[in-house]
Amino acid sequence: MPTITLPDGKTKSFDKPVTAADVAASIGPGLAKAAIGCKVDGELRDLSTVLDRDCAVAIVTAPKPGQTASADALFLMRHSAAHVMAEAIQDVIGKDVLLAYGPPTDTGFFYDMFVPPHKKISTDHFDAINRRIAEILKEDRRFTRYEQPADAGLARLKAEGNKYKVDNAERALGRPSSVYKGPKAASADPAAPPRAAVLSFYATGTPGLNWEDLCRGPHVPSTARIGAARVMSLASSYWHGDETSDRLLRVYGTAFPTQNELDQYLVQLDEAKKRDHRVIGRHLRLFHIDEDVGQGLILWTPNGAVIRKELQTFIAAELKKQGYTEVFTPHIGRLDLYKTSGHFPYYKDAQFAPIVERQALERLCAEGCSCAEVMHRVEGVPERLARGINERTGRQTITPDRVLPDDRLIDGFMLKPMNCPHHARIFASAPHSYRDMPVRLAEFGTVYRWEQSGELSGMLRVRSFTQDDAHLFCTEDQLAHEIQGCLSLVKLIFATLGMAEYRVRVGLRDPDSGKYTGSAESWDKAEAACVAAAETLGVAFSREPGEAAFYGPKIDFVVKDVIGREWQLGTVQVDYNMALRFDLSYIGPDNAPHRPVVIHRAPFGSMERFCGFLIEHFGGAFPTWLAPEQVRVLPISEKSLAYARRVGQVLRDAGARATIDEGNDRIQGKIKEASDWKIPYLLVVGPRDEEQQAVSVRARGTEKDLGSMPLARFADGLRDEIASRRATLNVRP
RNA sequence: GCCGCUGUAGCUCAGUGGUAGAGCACUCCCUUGGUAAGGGAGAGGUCAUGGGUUCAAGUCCCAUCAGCGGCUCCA
Repeated sequence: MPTITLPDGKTKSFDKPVTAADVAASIGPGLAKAAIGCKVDGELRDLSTVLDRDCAVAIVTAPKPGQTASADALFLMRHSAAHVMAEAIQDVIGKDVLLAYGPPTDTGFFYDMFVPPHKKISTDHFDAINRRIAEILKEDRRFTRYEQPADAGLARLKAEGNKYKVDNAERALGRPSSVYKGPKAASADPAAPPRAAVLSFYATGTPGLNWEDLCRGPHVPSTARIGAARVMSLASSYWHGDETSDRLLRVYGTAFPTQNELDQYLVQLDEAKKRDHRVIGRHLRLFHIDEDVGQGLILWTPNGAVIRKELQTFIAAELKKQGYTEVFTPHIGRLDLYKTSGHFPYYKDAQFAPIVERQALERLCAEGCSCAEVMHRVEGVPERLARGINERTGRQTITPDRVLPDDRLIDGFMLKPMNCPHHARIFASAPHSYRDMPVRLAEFGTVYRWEQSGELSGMLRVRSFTQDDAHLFCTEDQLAHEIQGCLSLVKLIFATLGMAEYRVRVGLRDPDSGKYTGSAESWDKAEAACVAAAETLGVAFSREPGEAAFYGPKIDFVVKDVIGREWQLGTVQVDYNMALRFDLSYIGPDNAPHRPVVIHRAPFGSMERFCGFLIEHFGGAFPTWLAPEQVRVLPISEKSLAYARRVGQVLRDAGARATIDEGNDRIQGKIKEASDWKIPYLLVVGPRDEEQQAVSVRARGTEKDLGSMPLARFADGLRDEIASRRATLNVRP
């Protein structure tokens, strides 16, 4: 006699067990028709789920035309589409393709599979696979769930000879894997999700007759309810993500409620491709990566340098208003510095190798020192440092085998992976009173990190980048206010650049872990300050327990660009560790030393990454204040060249970046050429304009010319638009 | 770092083991023009690098380097 509670709070009672489909039908035929699944007490389930006791039920529906699908509906469709794609692949390639694991993702789904060595899946098969997928959808076969007892089910899977499915089943049952013995086997086990007592299978149609797969579900009722699906791309992956284990082929696909939405998604992908900052960056000559200079090293060419410089000028003016002071520091520092800060040797794999002094190396060579010994002496930590840190924190922060007598260590330098050690030493270089706190040190500091070669990507993942960095040394009482200041900076940047949509992630400590530096009270205060600051932004924010750094909570900004992609950009982090490690202090009103709290913040993140993002966000069509070339003068013919030059000079005098097309193309050709460069304003000048001391204006993005206006008025308008950093082109006749 | 794919003119790309190609860009000439490509000529190459197979390699094989996609990673 189940009583069902619906999302609106109403209840329905039934005199016998019913399926979720029955519940939907009892509410109305429209709902029954649209239903593709359900949520029982918050858990996503099949529509055919039998409800035999009291529970809360929400029906998951396919979206109505024009509506966007709910996350739950997409999950069901894509999870189901993964089965359909797998069936299609086995039909096209062969049944000896062994399926491993096929979950939905944010944008679709994938299925990892083992392809026997003599077979191959390539993009050449995509047409055939997509045709087969379409057929299966059209056949509208029911997803039929049935269960088998654990041992019978396992025996069956073993008989089928697919160890990957056996592994999945054993995991579902909470049993140790009999087939996967790699290093990731143990870690697949934490906090244990609820264990199943039986194994469930889904047939796409009739069990025994049609294709089936071990799967915990849930699925849409039948294949036609998926709407539209297709295979997208191929990639490789590893079983359990373990590179020493079997290599699998990951086949990506996606599914949408309608073909139209799928097509739109493909258009969006295409649009994203056109915005690729690597393509636009080359086309507009914004930056260059040179094989001879090195992987992951950005050369800012003149056009890109303009954008970067404008951004820096913009932010520098704000920093001045907020009371920051600017500092400059070198690109390297002594190894000891990074042993103090903790960056070395613990993160040595993510850094360029140390720069060891030639004399030290020669001396060791003369002694016949082995390579291993040299490395040990470079990486080791001096006794005094190990002692000092332990005294302060009361905790073992350096593994004992790193600790060596001072005279055995080799000195050297490291390319800096972060700016904070240098800034900490600047803070420590002078005494501080509570009266001059906070101390805000800002630097566009270039740092170097050894990213794995496969990770490098244009300007977005590089080995050398310049942070718009600053460290705010403040008292605990000042922390909340300083965080607010950082956020207002980020807000200003986003507003100026027209990034209207963003959200905030507040990384908090994991309450169950003791790995954090700093007292519980300090953390409580800092976390509260971060949350309070995030709240004042008036945008969506999420608390993310466990996402804090070990040294303090943080606020990350996630921005949506104009085509809806999310980018993690700026960050604000509270740090209790640095002042400890560097033994920083200020003198309080009680005439005793106190530890400052440090805030690291980089509103852009890095200049490289931010510019890469901006290129894609604007598709290369920068607002006037950022555009490398703001206005180009196009003389109708050589007869107007002298006037064009005068126009150019007037504009440059007004502070604009103006050029003149002195080529002998016709005006049509000059316009075409200039539009390729996405220049905000084009000024056509001919005898008619010269006579009036005027210019004929064309703004980027408008089909036709806007008419003519006096040169002086255009120059004023342009100057104003640049100075106000307007996001749109507004100078009009 | 791992797996797969790719590497030919500044850019985008053709190229069947037998003489290195096109379009755009560039230079020059003609054209002197009113809003998204006028016409012509010229110049431009270590076919990523290094080996190998072959009478002969841009093409086939191996290695290295780099790029792309993904995996793993991202203090």
